[in-house]
Amino acid sequence: MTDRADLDTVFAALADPTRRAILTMLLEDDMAVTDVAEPFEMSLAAISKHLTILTRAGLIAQEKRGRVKWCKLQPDALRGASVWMQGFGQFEPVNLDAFERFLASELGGEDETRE
Amino acid sequence: MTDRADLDTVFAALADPTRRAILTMLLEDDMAVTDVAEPFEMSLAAISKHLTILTRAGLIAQEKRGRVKWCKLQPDALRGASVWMQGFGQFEPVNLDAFERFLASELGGEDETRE
DNA sequence: TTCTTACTTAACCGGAGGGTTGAATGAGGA
DNA sequence: TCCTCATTCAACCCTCCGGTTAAGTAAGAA
Repeated sequence: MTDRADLDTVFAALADPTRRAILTMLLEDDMAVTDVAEPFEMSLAAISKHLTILTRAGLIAQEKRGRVKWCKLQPDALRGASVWMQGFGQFEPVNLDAFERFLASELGGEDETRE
Repeated sequence: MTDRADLDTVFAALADPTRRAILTMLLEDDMAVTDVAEPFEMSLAAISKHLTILTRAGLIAQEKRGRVKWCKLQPDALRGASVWMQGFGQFEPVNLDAFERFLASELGGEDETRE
């Protein structure tokens, strides 16, 4: 499932504010590399490296269509890390079951876009 | 509450397997620095550095009693990071206001909201 | 006081991380 | 074909990270 190396790479990927911002942007929609880079004050090459790190962590997937490479979120990759964190159950974590039910009600009730 | 720098330091702290192992050990009980170091094949100074990093991330607290410094878990520090991650459990655009309310209800009450 | 225990600090090392610029690749468009 | 756009690669820079050893500090024991 989720071994140590996975957790290393996922947590390391999340430890950078630029990469977290990229993930947040991708929550809205899939994006091309150039569009991902646009709001940042940094070179395209730097963004490309960040995207490579996110891809290696499994947090996003990149698919090339034509000459454009599309980036899309792979939120399942967060699950292993999340579960690890919830293992510190001495606090009351965000309850995954409740979260699932929340999502189900949200997705089922008002925005049935999930196929 | 949880700003970017916090998430940086928390995720970075979690990205090292030694530090995650230390946190796991501290789940069982509070420990002195020397005892934390005992199972690891590395110098006490290295462990001391790891503990400093965990402390700065807020993940543990260190209290000196006599000449012994006790380390104890501060699992609340994981909450901010956990909440951030839960935001990515969703594939499809979900009502963000409802998501906020969900988080508020989950985190707000001491009692579990899951029935 | 002196010795020992429990840590931390300092100096150092190799390697990885985040950034740069500039060249290279690869796919359309004219 | 030639040009442009989208993206990566390569080389380099500097800083931080994870480890080392050795010296320093602080507190209890003798």
